[in-house]
Amino acid sequence: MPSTTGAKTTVTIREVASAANVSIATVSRVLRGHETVTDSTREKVQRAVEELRFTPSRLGRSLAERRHAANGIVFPDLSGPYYAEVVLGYEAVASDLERSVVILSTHGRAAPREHVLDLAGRVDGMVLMGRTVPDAVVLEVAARGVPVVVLARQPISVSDLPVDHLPIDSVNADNTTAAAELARHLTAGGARRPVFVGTPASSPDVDERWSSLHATFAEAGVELATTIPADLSEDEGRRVGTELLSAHLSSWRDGPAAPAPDAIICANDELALGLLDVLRTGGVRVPHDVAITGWDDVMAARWAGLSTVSQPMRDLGATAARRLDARIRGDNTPAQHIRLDTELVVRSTSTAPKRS
Amino acid sequence: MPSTTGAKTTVTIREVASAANVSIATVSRVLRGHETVTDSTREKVQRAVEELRFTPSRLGRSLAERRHAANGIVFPDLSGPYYAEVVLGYEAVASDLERSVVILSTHGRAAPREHVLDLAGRVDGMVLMGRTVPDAVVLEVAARGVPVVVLARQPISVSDLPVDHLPIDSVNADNTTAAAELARHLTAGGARRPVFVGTPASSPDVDERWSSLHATFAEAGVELATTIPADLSEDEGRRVGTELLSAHLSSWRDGPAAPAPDAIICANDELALGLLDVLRTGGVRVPHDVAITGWDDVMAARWAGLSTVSQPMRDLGATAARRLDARIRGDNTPAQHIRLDTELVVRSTSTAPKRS
DNA sequence: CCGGTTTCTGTAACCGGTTACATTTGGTCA
DNA sequence: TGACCAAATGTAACCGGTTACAGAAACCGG
Repeated sequence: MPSTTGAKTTVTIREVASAANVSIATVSRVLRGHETVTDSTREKVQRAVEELRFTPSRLGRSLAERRHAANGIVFPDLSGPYYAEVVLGYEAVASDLERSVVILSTHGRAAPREHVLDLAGRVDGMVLMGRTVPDAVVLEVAARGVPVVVLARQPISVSDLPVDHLPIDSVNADNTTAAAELARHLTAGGARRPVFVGTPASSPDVDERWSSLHATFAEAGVELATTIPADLSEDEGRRVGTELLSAHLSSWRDGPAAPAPDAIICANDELALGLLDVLRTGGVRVPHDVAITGWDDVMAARWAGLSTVSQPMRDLGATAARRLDARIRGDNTPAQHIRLDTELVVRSTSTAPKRS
Repeated sequence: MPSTTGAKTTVTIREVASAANVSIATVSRVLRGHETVTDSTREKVQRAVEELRFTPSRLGRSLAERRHAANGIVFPDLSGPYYAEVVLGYEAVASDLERSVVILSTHGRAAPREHVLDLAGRVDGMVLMGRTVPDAVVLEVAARGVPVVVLARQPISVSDLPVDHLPIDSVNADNTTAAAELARHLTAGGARRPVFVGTPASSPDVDERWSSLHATFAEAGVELATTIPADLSEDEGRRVGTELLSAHLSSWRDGPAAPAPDAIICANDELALGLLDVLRTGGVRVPHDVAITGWDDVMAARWAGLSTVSQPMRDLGATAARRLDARIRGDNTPAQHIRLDTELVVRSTSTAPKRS
């Protein structure tokens, strides 16, 4: 019976081998369930493994097998439900496929090249989200032979790829369709002077939303003229709300003295919620005076009655994980660009047609 | 000038060595900035490294150095802000310390022993959250010589530790103080028939909250008699809400026909929010008829006006990461058990003293 | 110009596994 | 019983780095 005190020494396959009086090759075979091993030998080895509480070193194994059995993912943040859900969906699938997940958060900024490359050295493939990694680095990783899937950003354009390059898949939520739907919903509600809050350049998703809104409003003869830059946080929403309030309050309160926005489309929910709070507190009637919308459909949006767009967040992660797995297994077909459906969720911050 | 086409072959240190016409030892020295190397040699090597776009293999390096430069963390879930923030705080610190983070989510259930041990083989130390890992497995990991810090669960009791064992630190939010404060707040508001919603056995945190509430109510001569088991989700809140509604609606509506609860303390915010929604929709006046409280202070709680308790989530992760780093560096002092402060946040679901 | 240092570089033995190939063992059949 | 073949096991060469130690080169003063 083995002693219970924590042995400090790490046992290796050689010690097991000599304890069982066989060669290391045989131990390895037993461990992998490999080839044919005599029952009696197998038992000897298994007994030794148990007594020594042996667990093979992952490093040794990975080095020999030339695979990590791990996937990487780079994302900007984990606050807010969006990225958390994506990562969770990714982890769930990866875990089912017997792969560990190594994460790298860039905490808002772009990931340092060395960190991304270090990650690349620890995994069999990785997912890169949004603007966390510049195209040049994406290509560099792929050039090292590490499969890459990009998520929530535009695909790597084929012309950028060297000929003998690994295909780089992309997975995205369909911002375009939902944004168009949103624009039509708002014009139908009477919006003529919409405003966008958010920084299109900051994220590919935001960029797509803006473009599609702009185009769809234009079709209805409405111009999405103003874009107010803002980060994707509640505080930023408050800031913008305060500015709008001081600029347009009299107009909203006392009728159209000056042309005030009649719809404020925010790049995400946090932004919209902060803004909504400030405007309502300031006496603005939403949606009567102005409609407000967000994006993502976070839990708080339900409580605030915020109109928004819901995305299949977990599915985004899961789909990326599956695509990546295919590439790791050697799938060499042309790059796929997958779009997942989103859904417009109309609640009380945008319903009523206004100022008929 | 190097060709731009993605070379399929992995370059190794030996190839760099022969390209630079030196030995692999010298290449290694240059790479690590180690010992003394002549300037001219260093340059030769660096040129070769650049031309071959060489990056040392992390596996090879880790195997030789006998360190992974990675930390693990096991958590139940990532939906809801709680764990996400904890993980984020953990990642931020680990990243500053030049360590990657390998995650393992148990998706609500307990982690399979093999998964935890596999993780243990990939990292220099790991954090285990809540009930994700049974004590026996925690000890097994520690016995392998992998430093462990437990988070959001009671410490491993010293008597369970073999003598020559690594110390196991713990980091927790102070559930006890906040729960006591909450109980006093509610009794001051007039609560005499409080009910707890949640399953104490499901998580150490919930257990602590329940115990402290129970004890503090008792001091005021109030008995926390009823505990309604429920998972920590909004849906569960709805379910429980519906049950309570059908059991007590007439009492709440038409006066104290039968003894209905006058305070419902939920184990977390999601639960409380679901419950709150159902009760309010059902015509129950909160807090007039009944007070409702949650725990965690998620964003939606602000919008719902939910009274709750806020925790230093990011700090929990960060603190655990620092403690773990100390252990990895060889700190061998007795186990520390760190408690971080929490704060009672009183909003509109519990303010008014009721039924004077 | 030589022996003794000092400084740089190379050789080779690790780290802990996997696996191709060689070798041994044991069984079958003539 | 011996020849032959298949099955079981062992040997050793990897995987890609680090580093102790030894050897070579350069420098120094006498």
